This record gives sequence, C-alpha cells and structure tokens, in this order.
Amino acid sequence: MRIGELAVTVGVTTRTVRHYHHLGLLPEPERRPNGYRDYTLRHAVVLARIRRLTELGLGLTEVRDVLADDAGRDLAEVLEELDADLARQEAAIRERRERLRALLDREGSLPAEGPVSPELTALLTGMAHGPESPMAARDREVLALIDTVASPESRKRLMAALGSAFETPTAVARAHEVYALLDALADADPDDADDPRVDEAARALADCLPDSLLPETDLAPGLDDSFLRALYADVAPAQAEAIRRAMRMFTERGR
Amino acid sequence: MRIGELAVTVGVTTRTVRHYHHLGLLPEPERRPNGYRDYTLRHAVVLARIRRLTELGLGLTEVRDVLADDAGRDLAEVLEELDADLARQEAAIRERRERLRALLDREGSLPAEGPVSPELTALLTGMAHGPESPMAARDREVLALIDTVASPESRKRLMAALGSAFETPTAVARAHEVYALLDALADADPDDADDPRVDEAARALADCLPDSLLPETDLAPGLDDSFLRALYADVAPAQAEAIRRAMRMFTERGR
DNA sequence: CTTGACCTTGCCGCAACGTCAACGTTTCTA
DNA sequence: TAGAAACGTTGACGTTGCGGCAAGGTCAAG
Repeated sequence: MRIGELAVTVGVTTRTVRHYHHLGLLPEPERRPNGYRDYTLRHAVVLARIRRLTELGLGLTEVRDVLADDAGRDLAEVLEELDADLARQEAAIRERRERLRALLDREGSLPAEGPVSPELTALLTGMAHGPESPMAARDREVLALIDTVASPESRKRLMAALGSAFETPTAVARAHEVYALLDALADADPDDADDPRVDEAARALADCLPDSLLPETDLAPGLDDSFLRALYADVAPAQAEAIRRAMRMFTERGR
Repeated sequence: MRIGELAVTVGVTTRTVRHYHHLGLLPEPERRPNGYRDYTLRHAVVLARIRRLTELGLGLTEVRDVLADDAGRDLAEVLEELDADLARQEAAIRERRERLRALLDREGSLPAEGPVSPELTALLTGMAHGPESPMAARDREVLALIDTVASPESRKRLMAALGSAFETPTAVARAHEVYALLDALADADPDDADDPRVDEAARALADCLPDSLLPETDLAPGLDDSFLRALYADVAPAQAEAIRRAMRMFTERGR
C-alpha cells in the first residue's frame, strides 16, 4: 500500500501518517525503488490502534507510552486518569455555560462594562437611572474591576452591601447628586486648598456610603496600595482630595 | 503602576500583559524615564475586562472584536455563538466519557488489541479460549482494524453476525481448528500448487463462516482492494491461497 | 558595593497536525 | 505520444495563549 491508500482505509490524512512517523509512533515502512513508502497490513493495524486511542482523547505521547509497554494493564491507568481529566473539563465547561446563560438570560441588559457578576449587574441596572456623569462612569468601571479581581466571598459581601444600600430610588438619586458634586470639581484649582466645594462633596459622599460597609476593613478587596494611588492619579486633584477626605470621614464614623 | 503591580492586582502574569500589548488588545501605556511601562487605572479596567471575557472562553481575537466595536450589542451574538460551541464540546466530552466508561466497566478484560467496540470486545473474549495461534492473533488484529474503520452500521451488522456465529464453545473450537490448519501452512512450499492441506484448510474455513455473513456484500466494509492485497501479502503464500479459495467457496455457497 | 527584586526586548517551545512550496513519479486521457 | 491530473517526496512555517529563558538595565535596601 502507498501512503494515500493507507490513509484513506484507516481514515486519517497522509500528513497525519507522516506526523506519526516523525514522532516515532508508527514505524517507517520499506521504500519502493522510487522512494515511495510501501505499507503492509501491520502498519494499518497499528495506525488504526493509534486512531482508536487518540479518538478517546489520549495525547500522542500517552499513545506512545501505551504502545510501548504492551502490558495492556497500563492502559487502564491511563484511561482512568483521562476520565478524571475529562470530568474536570466537563465541569469547567458546564460552569462557564452557566455563567453564560446567567448573562444571556437577562436579555439585552448587558452593562457596557462587559460581563460582570449577577450581583453587580443588578446594582448597575438599578443605578442606571440618572444623568450622564464622568464620575459615575468611572465608578462603574472601578466596580467592575473590583468585581473581577476580588475573591468570591468578599465580592459577594461587598456587592450585597452596595445592592441593599441603593435599592431605593431616593438613595440612587442621592448617589447621582454626589456624582454631580464630584464632577463639578474636575476643573477646580488644585492650589485652592480651601475650596468649600471639596469639603461639601466629601461630606455628601461620606453620607452616601452605607453603614453596612463599615465592617469591611478593605473597601477594595484584593486591590492594594498601588491600585489606590492609580485611582487617585486618574481623577482630578480636587476630586482625589474630596474622595480622600470622604474616606477619612467615613472611617471616623465607624467609631 | 508598574507592570508587576498591574498584573497582581488584576490577577494575571506580566507575560500575559505584554502578550496583550503585542496583540494590540491593551494599549501601551506611557513610559517612565527609565523605560518602564507606567500604567493607569484605565489599563487595569481594560485588562480586567479582557480577563472576564477570556474566562468565559472567548479567544483573544474575539475579545479584540468585542472591545473594538464597543456596541455592547455585538457581544450577545458572540456569547450565543460561544455557548453553542461549548455545547458541542460538552457533548463531545460526554460521548468520549461514555465510551471510556464502557471500556472501564468491563474491568480487566481489555483486549490486547486496544480499546475496541463493545461488540468486538464480546466476540474476542468469547473466542479467547484456545491455543496460541499466529493466525488467530492476526485475525483479531484485522477484526480490530475493521472495527475501527467501518461505518457504525456495517460494523454493528458484521459484529452481530460474527458474535452470534461463535456463541457456542463448539463453534469456537472449530474456529481454532481452522486457525491451526492455516498455521500449519506457514511453511508450505509455495510451488506445490496441489498441497492437499491447502484445500483442506480452505474447506474448513469456508464451513466455519456463518450463513449470516452471506448477505454482506462486503466482508470488510470500508476496506478496499489495496487492503485485501496487503492482507494477502502479509500471510504466507499457501495461507493466502487457502483464504482466497475459501472466499470463493463461501460466495459460491451463496447461490 | 553588593544583593535581590524589579524591568526591558526577543526568541524558542508546546499539540496535532494544516498548508503551502518546490519538485519527482505514475497514470489516465486526448 | 504528449500533456495533464493525481499521486509521492522532504522541508518549513502557521495555528493558540501564553511559559520560560537569555542577556541585559534599574532601583532600593543592607
């Protein structure tokens, strides 16, 4: 048999056959005078065996091992291991599909920040009613960031606290007022340390934060110092100052 | 933020961040005077978004598309498509696991020919009782080959026919006698065209084949001429002649 | 001054082949 | 009998999502 005949009878491509030669899985047959490989029945048998094993999901190196020690008893081990591996893959796929369905079921209400946790989605849609605001947009992004990197437990605690705090339309409206106050500081003179609007915005922001957040030692779980510096660097100086003051006032309130 | 800080806060490796730069997924930030990349909050936000998307199973090119047209509406399409893809993968994994379990449940009785169909496994274990025989071994191999390459329907028909034909111990014993007769021809003089043992073996083999195989127009479904030639080339000339005669006698019996 | 922990660019490796390229051989057909 | 179609040969690059290494430059602490 030539390589093409072998390939079609066993149901693989000629490239695959040559690949197996290269890896040493299938012995090279004799050559005809013209250089063509000349296969025998044994090659077809071995190739079919390789195909059976690969179709089960074995890697070619595992196939080589199985073919090498012809014990036949080692195969069971490999298959057990493979089954466990497939079980893990199946579980992973199922989990991803569940998350996907959770996203797709809330048809059409995908936040612009991309796919986030159900809790955060609820929070974002609840707070969606309000004027356009750069600070609100940044806040949503940061929440999405925290949502992504926090551990599942702290994520749930944080989002639950925020979710219950902004359930009512009045709370949402107050939050948007805070956003507006902060937005107004975008062009504030950084040298005017006593701009009364800074203090006003800080006070409003601190008032806006729910007490349920007080036990949270870390408002941004998983996010360290460098993140906070980046956060403050990303907003206008006066805005950063207002947020810093609000944080101080908020933690003071805890005592 | 430097690249290491960014990486740990978002939960990826620095290599990943640079990779995303290379692919254009994440914009290159400003550089510090020393050449270090200097990231801002926006980079962390985008990187987290990329992580969310990849964790759902999107490829990086799809991530790029989603990030590019910020419609947010296109995302749903991609996710639907992805879900369908995952469903296919899940089905494939389940099928392979079922085959695996079918193999592993018959604990310890894995044929040396490797994992074959349940039907063939039954046939092989049924015929396992008998003396060691090269011809029997080759026959098992060829059956495994056919089992691999035949279409599911013809595979089932063929294996069912053989399985019912060799259910009884007497039928199995007769088959082993045929193997012995064929083995004895291994060193037969190819020039002695009238060796009576050739005809004896052919007759025994033809008698051994069950009538249920007669409707099968093709005894080796999916295997063509070149395979048959390889088969005959793989055995001793006298053995090949005996098998050829047996096939003729068998098909004549059909009329 | 050294050590260690950062950062830089760049290139190879993986798994299992697909897909050219550039060329020789066989076989069918006009 | 010529030419095209359909085989075969070796060799090398492309795919995916990074990991790992080489060969440095930079910076803070002891």
